[in-house]
Amino acid sequence: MNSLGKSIAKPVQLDAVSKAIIEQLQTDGRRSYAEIGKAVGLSEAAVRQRVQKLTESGVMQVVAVTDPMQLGFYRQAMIGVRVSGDTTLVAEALGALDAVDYVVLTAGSFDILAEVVCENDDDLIDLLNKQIRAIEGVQSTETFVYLKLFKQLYNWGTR
Amino acid sequence: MNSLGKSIAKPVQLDAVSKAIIEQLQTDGRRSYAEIGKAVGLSEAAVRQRVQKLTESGVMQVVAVTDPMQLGFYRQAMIGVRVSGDTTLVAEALGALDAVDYVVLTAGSFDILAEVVCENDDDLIDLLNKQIRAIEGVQSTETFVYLKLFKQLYNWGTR
DNA sequence: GGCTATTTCGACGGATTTCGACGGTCTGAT
DNA sequence: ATCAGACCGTCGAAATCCGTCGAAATAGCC
Repeated sequence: MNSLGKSIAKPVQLDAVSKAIIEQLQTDGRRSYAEIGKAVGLSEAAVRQRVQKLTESGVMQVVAVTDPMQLGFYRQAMIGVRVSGDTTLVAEALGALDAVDYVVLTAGSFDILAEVVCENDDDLIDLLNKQIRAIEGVQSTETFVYLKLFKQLYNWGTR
Repeated sequence: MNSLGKSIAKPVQLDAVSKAIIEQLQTDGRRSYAEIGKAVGLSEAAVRQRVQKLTESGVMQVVAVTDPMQLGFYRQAMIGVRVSGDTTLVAEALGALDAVDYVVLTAGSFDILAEVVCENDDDLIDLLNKQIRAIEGVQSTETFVYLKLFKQLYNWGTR
């Protein structure tokens, strides 16, 4: 019910069972309701009902995630951006770029952090010079090329 | 076949059909094989076979992702870390922390970038002072508190 | 070219899952 | 006490999943 990118923070409190359900789906998003029910001690229908509520409320979603490295995108980087003027406009312009998969406004020595995915170094250079630095209001950028990804979790909130 | 965290980059080339399948599952990870088959012009069994290969090879995985904000984690931040000595050891120590969901070695003015998820500012302060800065080899840190998340995609590689 | 091994696909059938509906229990408010 | 809502288990029909099969396409290899 909340529009994309704008989520009214509600203090949704999950009980242990819902957390267990989420954990099951974090292990395998295609696991059947019956199997989850066995694992968490609930009937199939009850699990189904809870999953539906969790997804409808935006607490959880089941999606496919892909590994950039295995798909020929050998160069990832985080771009720190300093902005003059409205940071929101720049963030929107960054978000409109295909190569950008993550944009966040921050407080600190950068106004925006953006993660980018490129096929190689040449693409990264073009992206920086011809697309990112061409955005109105971008004052300076700093690039942090990824050397090795150590940890990447999607299981916030169930620990 | 590849051990966790270590993936030999193979030039796996996806055809248009596999990309279409991935797109379907990125929209809804619980969509049925039959429905996907109808959308991409393949039989149910063929879709199932391809999905299995995609997941087994590590190209794709179907998982549940949760929204930290909706679960009471109101403070997220990116931590830039400067390290003296072996950056790998520090990265492993960071990855062992529960509040850390993302760790990457980088080239640039930071050696490591780590994303953290906290319930509030007090937790963030404790995390920084008592856990992160206590790690052997951590020379200095810089914190970029998240103000607003603009874009977050999981669909690398299908564009 | 000619041959074989492998891959990919559609079809089939039985086991399983999904889905909606129904009724029961519990809790809190009136 | 009574009602409403939340939550759960059971049930049956429809749909899906899953293993297996043979055919067609593809990729090597001599």
